[in-house]
Amino acid sequence: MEPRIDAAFSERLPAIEAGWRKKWAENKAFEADAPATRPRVQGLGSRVQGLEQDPRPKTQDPGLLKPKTSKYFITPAFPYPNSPQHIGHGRTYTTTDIYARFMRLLGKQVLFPMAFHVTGTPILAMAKRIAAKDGELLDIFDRIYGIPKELAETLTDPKELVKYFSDEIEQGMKELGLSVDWRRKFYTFDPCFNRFIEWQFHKLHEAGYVKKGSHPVPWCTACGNAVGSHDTQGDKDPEIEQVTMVKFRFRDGFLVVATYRPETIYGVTNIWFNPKAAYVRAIAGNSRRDFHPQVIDDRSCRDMLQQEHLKSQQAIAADANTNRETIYYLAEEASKRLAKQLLIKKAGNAKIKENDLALNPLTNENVPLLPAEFVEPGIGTGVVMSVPAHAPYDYLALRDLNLLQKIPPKVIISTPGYGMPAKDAVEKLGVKNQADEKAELATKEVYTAEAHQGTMLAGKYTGMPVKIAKEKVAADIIREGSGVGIYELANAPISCRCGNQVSVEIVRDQWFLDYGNPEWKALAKECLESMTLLPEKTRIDYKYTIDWLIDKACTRKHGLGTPFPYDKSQIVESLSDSTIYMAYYTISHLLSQLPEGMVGDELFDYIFLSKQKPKNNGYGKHEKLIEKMKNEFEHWYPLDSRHSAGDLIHNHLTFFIFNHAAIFPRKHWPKQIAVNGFVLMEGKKMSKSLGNILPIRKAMATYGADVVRFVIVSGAELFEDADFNMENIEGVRQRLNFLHGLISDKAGGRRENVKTAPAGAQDNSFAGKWFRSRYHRRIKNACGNYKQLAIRTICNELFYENINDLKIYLKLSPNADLSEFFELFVPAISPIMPHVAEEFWHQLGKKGFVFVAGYPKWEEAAIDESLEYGMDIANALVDDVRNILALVKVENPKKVSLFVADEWKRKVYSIVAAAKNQQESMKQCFCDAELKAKGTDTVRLVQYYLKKLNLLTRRLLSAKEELAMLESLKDYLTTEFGFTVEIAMETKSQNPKAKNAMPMRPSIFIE
RNA sequence: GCGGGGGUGGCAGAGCCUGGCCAAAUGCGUAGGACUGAGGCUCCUAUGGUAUAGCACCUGCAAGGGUUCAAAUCCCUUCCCCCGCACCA
Repeated sequence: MEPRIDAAFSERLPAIEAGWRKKWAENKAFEADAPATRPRVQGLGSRVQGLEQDPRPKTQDPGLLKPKTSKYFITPAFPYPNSPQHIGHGRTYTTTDIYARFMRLLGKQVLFPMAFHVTGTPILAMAKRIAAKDGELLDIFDRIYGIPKELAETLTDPKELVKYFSDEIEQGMKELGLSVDWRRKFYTFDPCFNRFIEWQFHKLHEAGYVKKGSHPVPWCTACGNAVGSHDTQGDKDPEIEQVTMVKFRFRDGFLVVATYRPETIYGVTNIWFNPKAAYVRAIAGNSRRDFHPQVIDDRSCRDMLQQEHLKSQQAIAADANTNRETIYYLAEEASKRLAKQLLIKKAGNAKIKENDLALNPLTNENVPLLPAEFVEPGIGTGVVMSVPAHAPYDYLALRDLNLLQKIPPKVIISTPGYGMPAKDAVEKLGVKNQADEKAELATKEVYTAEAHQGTMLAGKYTGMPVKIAKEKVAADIIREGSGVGIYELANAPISCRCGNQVSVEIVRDQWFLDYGNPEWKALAKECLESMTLLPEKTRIDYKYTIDWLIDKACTRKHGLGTPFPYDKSQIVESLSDSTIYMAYYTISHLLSQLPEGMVGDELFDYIFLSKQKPKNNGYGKHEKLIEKMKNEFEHWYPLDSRHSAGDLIHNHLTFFIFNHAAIFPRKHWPKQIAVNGFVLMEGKKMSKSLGNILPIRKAMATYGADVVRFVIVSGAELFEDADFNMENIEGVRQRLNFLHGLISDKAGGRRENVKTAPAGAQDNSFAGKWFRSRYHRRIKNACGNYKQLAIRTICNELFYENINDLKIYLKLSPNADLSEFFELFVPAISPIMPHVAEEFWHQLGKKGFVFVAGYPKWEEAAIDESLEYGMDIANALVDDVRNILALVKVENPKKVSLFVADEWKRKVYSIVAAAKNQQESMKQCFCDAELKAKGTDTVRLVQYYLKKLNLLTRRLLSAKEELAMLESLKDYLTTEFGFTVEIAMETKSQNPKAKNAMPMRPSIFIE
């Protein structure tokens, strides 16, 4: 009686899927064009003619199924083709495809295009590594992706590389069943796309959002190159941080002191230098002039700096006019490292002597220079300010020199629990001298305490928490010219692959997108406000990012891509050339028909912004085509949904918002962004070093696309990480086999399960109605969940739970007619498992593709909660009976009697449920004559329910209703128990067990 | 440091917004049983503890405290873990 399992189905799946993909391709199923004429026409633009109306009567439709517009434009982030894709990449694309296919089911005309992003350096770098026959790389290709060495070695030309991998990825996407309109494919190094990016930057420039400046980069002086983490020994990511450099007036110039604690400058008593180090007098250009305003910026005090920004810019501009030279005194070693940042032109030896004086710019005090060997000439500037009250090392150094009397420490920060923090900590820990290891501990303790709890006792910001004052003092010092900000490597030392130490260099001809522009920010926020976000909880991340962004370097010296229009020696950086390309999709397949010379600003202005028609003499000749393009754009834009992995919120997706807001009118702003999490491999992050990368094509060839699709999206809710593991794979395959066994006429003559019964020939048994209620409800829920992309929920309910119910149902009714179930189930699951759905649909004898069959129409009337409630009661009874049978050895049980609780108990139930306390419950019960007459019985029941108030949230049935429900369950229960079931009111029975009956919990007697 | 997300049974992972049949879904694992030539399939049962003609009690959702008739769920404090912080796709 068990349903036959068709074990072969999951084995055959890859082949079956290929067949359906071929049919889709032959029918150009996913090619979508704008209707020829405006205004927009309703209906399917797809060329598929398969949509047939559901013959069943229209049922209630609470708005879920009604699309508001007829078109739907959806794009995922395009791939970067420098290696084949793995199952992790598949998640974003599958999610996008699910949404696209769901929208098709809702009757929308869907455009889902795809292109390749080749901008940037990694492809170039990879081609180089291949040319150099990098064994590690070739090994990864071979071992993980199965690309033979001989083939890989030929990919030394970047274009060849792009071609190879993009073909590979495209093939994989096709195999995944993505419903993409491939005619619109392009590459970001295509000349027409370059024109488009130029146009974009012209628009941004016109709006005043493009500017030139400088910015710090990790740098190797030996190589003369910027250094990324992959260029360092041990792949260390060089972190740059800003340090305040304070200028103490000294001789004919300044002694410069680098500090992380600018607020302590009020407590400086002296300055340390290393008597063994060489010092220089350096002549420098006016460094402030050349620094980009970002230099004075610090993310942790952004709000304040928003306002300071303009002032400082003016100050810098004013200063620039004077073009003074500055003289700095610092350690020779430091001067070399900072030469570029400080614009040092030349440097000569300088002798620094003990007790020389330097002027503190904030306190206007002269402080003496003192020797200390702990000062490292290579760190900072090789000169250190001494704050003995707050820095244990300074305190110890003074103590070691026996100068504490002569130079008393100045306490300028008040910290709870400390008097003079450095002294207290040193004494508490018993630190002997500078060389003592415990000095480090003391330092940490003091710094932490002061940073978190300290309050300023001196200077302009007296009374302010150190945390805030620190930033303000730093900003003041720089703005007033008493110091400069310099960049240092936070995690130094880092070695370049060449062996040289990495330092920081300021790149000066750098172009920026001014995401800090308040107007632009406001537009971006407005755009964000107008969008739906999936999941909605990501909104805070976008908001934060929009606030946080300042300048984005948008040019790069090397790499593939579009030459930057205002400096053709550079290219547009890769995140900046992929912000509005969705608009380009609308016309990408038509552009090649135009002469190249016509593709430019005029054309794009007309198509995208409805400015005047191009005057270019070619226009007349190509009018029709250009109008067609404009029509395409206006039909498809705005973008209805943008999909990506969640890690792009902080850059790409926010840039996407900014750029759309800057360039397009409000009616063309994007409407939605959806982001998903990653895919883990057997619980671990996929990585080349772990070697646990599963290429998606390999996975699909083994398990079939739909199994892979299902597993990578069902494992976790949208934004969470999903796990790809064998158990899930096997579970899905087995269930597909089970379903196929039921649906297939080749699986052992069980055709009767899906015989095409006339609508309405329903199983009216309790189990039949229950099952029907369950799946109708699930189809309905899934519709709402698809909209929210709650895919895990959909998979659980629609697939796993439906199948569980189906099994229960078949146990009770082995020859049931399942045709209605499958007619609803198959289209509903089709967005997730499109191939399987087509196959099942076909086997159900349906004509046309399931993907245009429309979202299945559930019947509200079929959804009946009381059936599910009844099932709960029934299951509780079954459990109880089993319990009893297990405990008591009734020999050959023949009959079970169920007694339904009397009406008075229900009265008590209602009273207690409403009153929720003893006094009130009792009062009300004794107002009732019947309950009063029951006396102690009533009291006992009230007490019972008061203890179990949580039970009273169940829906209360009347005795009559409960009796009727049990009657309807009788067949079901009989089948479950395997012996006779009798049902009676407790009042009608003499059985001593009868009076134990409680509402919704009949008492049981087995004999 | 700043920002975000988390800590649930042997494991994975729901539930938390909107407190109440929540000793906590589902899957896996484990144990026993059925079916079978056999099973890595499928099905049934058990899986915090105690008790037991059932529907009961105790302990429990990082730790501690609070609100409430009622807390995994709400509030406060503490501890711990993960991710991002850019010019890089």
